[in-house]
Amino acid sequence: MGPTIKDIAKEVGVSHSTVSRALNGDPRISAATRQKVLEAAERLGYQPNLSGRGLAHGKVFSIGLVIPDILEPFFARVVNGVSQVAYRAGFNLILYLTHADRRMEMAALQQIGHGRVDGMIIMARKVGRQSVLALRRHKVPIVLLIETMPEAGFDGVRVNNEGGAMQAVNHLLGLGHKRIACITGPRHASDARERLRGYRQAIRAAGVDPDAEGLIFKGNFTEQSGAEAVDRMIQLPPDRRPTAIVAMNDATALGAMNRLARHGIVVPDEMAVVGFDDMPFARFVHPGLTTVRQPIEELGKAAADLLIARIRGEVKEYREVVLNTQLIVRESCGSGRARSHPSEKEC
Amino acid sequence: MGPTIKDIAKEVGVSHSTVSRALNGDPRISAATRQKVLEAAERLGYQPNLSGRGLAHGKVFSIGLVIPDILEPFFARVVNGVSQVAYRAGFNLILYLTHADRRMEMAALQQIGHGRVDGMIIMARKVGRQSVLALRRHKVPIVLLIETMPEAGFDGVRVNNEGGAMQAVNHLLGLGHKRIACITGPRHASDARERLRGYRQAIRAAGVDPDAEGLIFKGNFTEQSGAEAVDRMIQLPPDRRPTAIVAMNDATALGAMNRLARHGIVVPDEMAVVGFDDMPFARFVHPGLTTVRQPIEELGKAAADLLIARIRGEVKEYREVVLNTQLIVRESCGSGRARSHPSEKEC
DNA sequence: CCAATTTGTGCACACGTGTGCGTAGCCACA
DNA sequence: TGTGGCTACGCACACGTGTGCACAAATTGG
Repeated sequence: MGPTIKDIAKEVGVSHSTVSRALNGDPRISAATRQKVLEAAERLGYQPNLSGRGLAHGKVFSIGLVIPDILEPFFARVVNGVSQVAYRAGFNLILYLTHADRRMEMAALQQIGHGRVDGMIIMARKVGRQSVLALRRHKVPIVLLIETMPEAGFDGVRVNNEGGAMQAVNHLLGLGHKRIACITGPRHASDARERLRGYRQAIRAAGVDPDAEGLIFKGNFTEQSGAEAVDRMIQLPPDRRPTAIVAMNDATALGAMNRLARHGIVVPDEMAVVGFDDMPFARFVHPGLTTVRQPIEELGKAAADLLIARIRGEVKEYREVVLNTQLIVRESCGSGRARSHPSEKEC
Repeated sequence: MGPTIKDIAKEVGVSHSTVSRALNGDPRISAATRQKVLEAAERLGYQPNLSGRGLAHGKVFSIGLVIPDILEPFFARVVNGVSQVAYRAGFNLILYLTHADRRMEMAALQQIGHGRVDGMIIMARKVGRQSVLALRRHKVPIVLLIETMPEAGFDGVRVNNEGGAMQAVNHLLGLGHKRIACITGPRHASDARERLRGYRQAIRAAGVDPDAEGLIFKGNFTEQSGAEAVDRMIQLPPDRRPTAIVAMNDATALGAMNRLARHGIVVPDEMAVVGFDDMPFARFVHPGLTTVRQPIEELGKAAADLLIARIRGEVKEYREVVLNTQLIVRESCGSGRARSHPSEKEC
């Protein structure tokens, strides 16, 4: 190992306590002594040992991040956001990839108890009840991302899915659409449920009952399910057929658009389509997909901010952060405005 | 914090030394005592504190990984490989994202001196001379990935780029091509240089002098450069025009294929194309791109294996690991074999 | 039955850092 | 000269774990 404060102490001719205080800016140390200590530290190339520090005041200056898969761009962007905030605050980022494997997940959560991290950001799809209780035992701060558990009193950061769906519907209403269909996500996904709720709320506010009008089509976040929903739509008589589709994610929207093209239905002229997520491919498909962007990096940043504030004791009470989405207008709704590629409007 | 070995000691009625030895399998502890200790540890939910452990025997059981950008799929896959090996060996993975920023890079490397990691895997494009020397001071093991520095005595893991390019050329030679062009990468990238060397070697072995025949076209790893190289090719008289292209990465190959299509030149019938990297899009373009796959996850795994072996002292001498590529045959060379989508041949 | 050996455990210190409290040295003022 | 207050620093212990050595107890051998 490198030089320690004891080496500096020997060098300068003071005790190690004095060195510690000098380095930490204790005002009781005289300017002359501090100067000598700092010089010696510089000369010896001193760097504080973090095991020692960690032991001394019960912190290790690192935070953990649990995600299922780093190859998924969504998670990669979360990592990006978290890391930026963490580094700036002087925290290391310890990454746990669970591959959605229950055992890996448990092992990662175990680390909390080892005092290896000062706090944890967790983005596991299903955190079982018993795991949660086990986590509560340790006093380590935890922030849940996306799938929050406010009822258990965990800090959380999530997206305003409801509002996002409303943005999509309101955009279509503003373009004159009335018969706006929805292709749902899987029932077990809480974000899918929230988006559906937002869709219902916005369209009811416009005086349309989507259930009575048969505007809700089942899907499960896959391209396949988007295509199948379109198949069902075109079997309807023209007067009952929707003029616009709100898909609950971009994959579903893509499947729908491809199937529409195969049926010879032109987007956006004969059918408007809105997605959700703003996946990278959304800007490259033709026509460009209007979609609801999730502030992914900001999710990571917000989670890290919250966690670090909690670690520092700046946050005492339970807190949940909800971030708003952003409607990215491209060509798939035929806004009537310029349809040229570079002009992406943000609402 | 959680319970410590002292708590267990009190519970069982022995000293903390005995507890430590019992938990670590010291044969001098009687079976009866060990049993009682293990039971108490279980009951109290004891988990060893790693700051204490780290302090006691100078290890912290975590490795660092320095990469420029996690959004880049290439790096994400490396992380995936490293993490698997690390977890299995009981090491935590600390991630440092530099965003190719010199200051971030330095800061990450500094961490080595803080005793925060037992070793480091570094995948920074340019590790400056002075940084390298600074790193040598600490005794912390280091493995360089992709851009190795054998001349400085650093352990390294890299790809056999030369062999990969030879695989590509030999595949085309086997299909009867003689006039095989090459679109190069940037001169400053060592992998691009190695691939070019492999191309030259393989094609010379077939009795063709690529420089004299004007088969080498400058590029810089971008789609744009691939397209421009094609523009130059088609200006050549038919008898001097290549019948096949080896692009030094997939982006270049994609640019070339798109430009060929625009000129009405059919791939693979009129021009065969091979890429390098096997990016995700390679299997989705039409026709599917035959390309040289880099074993990316294996790179990460190999680096982690090497680093951990070094940390454990199992490796004393300098070591460099070179992994071979794999030719993925799809349709862009018109192999004459089945061109159906699902049958991807591996050589 | 005593000495020698083995077995099992505890003491005390180490690792590097931080900190409450005590104290030596200095100055001011009565 | 004595008292009080202030400055600048050291002592000693804490944090959790690991380990060399000493030592008591149990076992073996003579």
